[in-house]
Amino acid sequence: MPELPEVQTVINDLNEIGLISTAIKRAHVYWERTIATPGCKEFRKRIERQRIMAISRRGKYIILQLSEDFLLIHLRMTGRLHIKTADEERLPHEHVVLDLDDDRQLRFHDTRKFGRWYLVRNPEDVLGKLGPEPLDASFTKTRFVDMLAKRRRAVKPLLLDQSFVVGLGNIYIDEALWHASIHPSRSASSLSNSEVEALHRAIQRVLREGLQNLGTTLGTGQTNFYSIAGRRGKNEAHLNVFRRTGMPCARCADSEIKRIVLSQRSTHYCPKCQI
DNA sequence: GCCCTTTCCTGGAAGC
DNA sequence: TGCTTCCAGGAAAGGG
Repeated sequence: MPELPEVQTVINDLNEIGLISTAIKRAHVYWERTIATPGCKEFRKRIERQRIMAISRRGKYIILQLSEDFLLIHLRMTGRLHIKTADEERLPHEHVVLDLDDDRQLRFHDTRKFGRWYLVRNPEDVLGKLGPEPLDASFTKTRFVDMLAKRRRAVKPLLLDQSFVVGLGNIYIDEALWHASIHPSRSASSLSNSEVEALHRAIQRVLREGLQNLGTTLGTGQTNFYSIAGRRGKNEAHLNVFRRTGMPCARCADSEIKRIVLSQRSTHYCPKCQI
């Protein structure tokens, strides 16, 4: 489940392997719904011969700045990017393949087919409604206090909402709320200033830790996060609540981690320390 | 405008 | 062992 640290890890890897200034010779689309916009035919035609100028991130979107357009890639649940040579056999679930002019291929592997690609002139068409970046200098404690004070919604589903703040998903929200000792179903506006400040600190802490550890890969198999060249993230050892139902809380040790469902999302917390 | 529910998908775990 | 059922998850769309 790629969240901010996983997406940034993919981008760092893409930048390292020297994709900048390579041109796209041809696009092959094997699952048309992956291409959200424009239509498949136009996508293939328009992307041909465009050069990759820069690779960056906004929220959980990977942004490839091309010579004419922007290619935005959202990995959603199970999307992965791979660099391969043209003679390597195409695997099941490789839904989009870009032939590059250096004889490599950028392949999009997505078991659950939720991932989406957008080829647009103006990236704001897709990114316009996104909330602030949680690791930006402009995301201050004061601003976060203001943002939460106006919202009555439970804090966990609110943090999942990418128009409120970007980059957070199920794993890092559960972890941040545990660090801040806040119950996930607390109404956002009920949090005191000191609780909001603790949450702000916790969000930045878990994201930075995730980045340092090159993301979180849970277990093995088709549906887990792997970066370029199939590299696993190492952040699992740093998780305190996520998918640790029934295990003792690492802070109080008196209580077992509980699992509840909030907004149809598994939510893990310590019933003793998170109030 | 805000909030909640439904929908998209399939591997893998759980149940029988 | 082998079959069937159900759950996991991010974000968009639709409804109250």
